[in-house]
Amino acid sequence: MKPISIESQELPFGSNQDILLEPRKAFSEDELKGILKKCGLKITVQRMDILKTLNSGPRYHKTAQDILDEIKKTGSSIGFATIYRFLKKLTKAEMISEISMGAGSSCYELKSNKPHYHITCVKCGKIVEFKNKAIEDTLKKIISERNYKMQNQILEIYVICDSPDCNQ
Amino acid sequence: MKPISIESQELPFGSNQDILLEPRKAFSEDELKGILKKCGLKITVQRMDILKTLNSGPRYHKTAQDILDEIKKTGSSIGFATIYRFLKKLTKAEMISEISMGAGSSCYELKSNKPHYHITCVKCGKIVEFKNKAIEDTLKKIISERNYKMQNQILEIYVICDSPDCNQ
DNA sequence: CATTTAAATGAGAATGATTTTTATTTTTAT
DNA sequence: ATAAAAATAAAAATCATTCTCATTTAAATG
Repeated sequence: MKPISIESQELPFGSNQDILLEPRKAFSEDELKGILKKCGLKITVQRMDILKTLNSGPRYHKTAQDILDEIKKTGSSIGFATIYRFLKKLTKAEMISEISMGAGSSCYELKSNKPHYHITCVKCGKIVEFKNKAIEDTLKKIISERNYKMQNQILEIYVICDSPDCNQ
Repeated sequence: MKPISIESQELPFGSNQDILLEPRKAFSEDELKGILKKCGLKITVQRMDILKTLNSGPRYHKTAQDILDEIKKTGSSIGFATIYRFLKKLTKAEMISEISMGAGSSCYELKSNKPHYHITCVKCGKIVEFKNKAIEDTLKKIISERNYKMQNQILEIYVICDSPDCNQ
């Protein structure tokens, strides 16, 4: 089952404790170059292609294969080695986050400035992103109390969404 | 880096909001057989070996390789196919949970009756389990408000623990 | 602008985890 | 005990990811 990421604002959300994320604002070409500069990496066609792919919707969670397919579709060519190598560097530099689901391929997502969480339907694969200040604060507190240094937080809620178009 | 699960009570924990899990009480042989019955699966030597392995500490998060090694060490023999096949059935039946970290192997953990969360050190691989009622309630609320059906919740906090024995 | 050099790329081989296949064995119901 | 269905083991196959190495490119320097 392939993950499908849906836009936040497509669905109403009830609580005032948890808010859905704003639709993403895409980074400009210069901002993407800035990411490379900040990581001390050379600006290459392939890296820009990868960043542009990660920077474009409607799905923002992409596998290495997704990235390769999208780039090939534009007529450019690129190899897996380049994609994986670069994704690894971006992950190490904390510019993207890696979400690994079971035995399948990992998904990668360009980090927005704020942490957020995912609700994934195990039946149809839809992913809804949300943000919750209370949880965020609780986690921060738990970690700082122990003098740990937070590196990443992954909160995945798996549900059956049973929406009209939820099947397979 | 190999994940190392440590016992909850080995470390002090500050907050009264979040509590470390009690040391696990192991299931009896009959209870393990009950798991197989409930899943409609035949009772075999190999499956009991796998369940016993998942049921024994001090680490409770084990890869397929861990399970194979532990079983071989007792003198019994078993193959990977059997382990993976059975782990898959157990996962589908929601008797165990699968935790996948990046490109490496997934870890499997016999489900206790209550949900809990993990703090993993990205440097040394130590895993601390904890439980937090506030987060749990918040998640329940978020899900029920949308009329979703909760299937599983995974909360992984990745940290650098910098304990004296934290290295590599 | 031309040159140099370190870094990046691509193709394919290698690795590692997981799944499938198939012939054989075991469990469990009769 | 026996038959039918299910489970197993070993090896092959598959899939994701990483590595190797020969070639190309970006960008720093003259």
